Amino acid sequence: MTRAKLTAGELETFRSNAIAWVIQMISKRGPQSFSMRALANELGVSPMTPYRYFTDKDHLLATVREEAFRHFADSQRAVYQATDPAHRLSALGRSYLQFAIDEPGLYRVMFDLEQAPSDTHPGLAKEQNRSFSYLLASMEEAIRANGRTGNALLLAHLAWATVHGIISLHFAGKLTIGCALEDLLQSSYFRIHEEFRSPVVGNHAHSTK
Amino acid sequence: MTRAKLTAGELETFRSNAIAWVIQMISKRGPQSFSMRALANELGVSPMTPYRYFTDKDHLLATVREEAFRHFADSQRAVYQATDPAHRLSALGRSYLQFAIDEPGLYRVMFDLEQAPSDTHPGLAKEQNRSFSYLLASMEEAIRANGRTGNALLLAHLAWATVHGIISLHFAGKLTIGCALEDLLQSSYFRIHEEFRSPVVGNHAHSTK
DNA sequence: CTGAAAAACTTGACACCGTATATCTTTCTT
DNA sequence: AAGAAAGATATACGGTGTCAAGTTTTTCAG
Repeated sequence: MTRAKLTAGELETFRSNAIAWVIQMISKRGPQSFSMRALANELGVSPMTPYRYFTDKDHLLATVREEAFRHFADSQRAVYQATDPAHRLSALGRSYLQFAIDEPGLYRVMFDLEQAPSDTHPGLAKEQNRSFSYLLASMEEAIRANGRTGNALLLAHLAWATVHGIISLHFAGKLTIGCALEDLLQSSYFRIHEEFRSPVVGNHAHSTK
Repeated sequence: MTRAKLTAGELETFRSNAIAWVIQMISKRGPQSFSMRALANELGVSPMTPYRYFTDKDHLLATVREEAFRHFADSQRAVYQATDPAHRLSALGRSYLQFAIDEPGLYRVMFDLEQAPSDTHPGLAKEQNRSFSYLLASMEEAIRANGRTGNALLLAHLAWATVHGIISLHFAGKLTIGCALEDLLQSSYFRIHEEFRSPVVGNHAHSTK
């Protein structure tokens, strides 16, 4: 009615407005707290309009996840660039932990076990890989810097798995925050770093390749 | 109509029939694949009847999760009892992994990040704790057996977190099954066991207590 | 056996949801 | 100006969780 015309730029803005609102909603009230209709309503638009921009609710969610991973990957990159190689692994770990604590809603959508396979959404996969790339790079550096050999990909996966597992435990309420979490990180993720200093790495990994 | 009368025993059976069907459904088609109405329909009963046995869908789900954790805890206990102390940690880890691979649907409901806080459901919390208890006990034994000191609870949490993280990675499609998973277990979970043999445990954990 | 209280179950409705289809309305191209 | 394309809407269908009220069935005291 009294609606202003949309310029070409504002058209693309619709998508990002939608994504922004959904992210905000998820961040505050969890991933189940929004509906297509509520989104339409929020944007002052009829119920079917969002479907012009997102084929599905799943598609919307995948896009939101992509955006969340982009934020996350950016923050990882920032840490990577701001720290010297010797402390990157631990800094990345702390940053990861901080992100999960600051943005539990986002973290949950990102790593929810109940999501459609991301094969259909290449952008999402790309940001996921980018998120991981900084950890992987740091691991490779750490291995090289200490003049050791080791499966960097494997160890990076291991590091990720450990921190993620800890966070899951935390979300499940099985961990008291803060101190306990710190202790866990001290004795696990960070130890992976130590590994390259001490002559203790298991030789299992190269067993039957 | 031609419905047989229900004895007192059969009354309780309604609950378990419902739970069994939901578990089966989740196991095959995922946690989103059932509805209250479908359940009612399956049991040949009107839509509201399930609400006589479960206050909520959430309540039903919590009960299902409790049952899943009971199965899981039982399998962990079986492993615990069937292995000698020296191999318990690794055996429990393998069993855990096997469970997750054999019953991905169940594993997902059990550890989904999107679940209501289990404070309201004491039975669930109990089975969760029992599931964890065998790992914790084995960890304590391992520490004692090797004449070392260490925070068993912390290390058990760490072991759990690591394996869970690995499985999450696997479910997210970021890991090729089998070999890679085995490698990861070789170089992480099992190493926790090794820890008690080698004089390498980080002393971070006791730093600023 | 009878009748009332209690338990089990059903019916119907409400407010949502995701989304297919068909119909406008606006804008852009030629 | 005319037609095509894009954007937005209205309407509708089948589904959901669940409340409120009604109805049947079972139980059990007298």
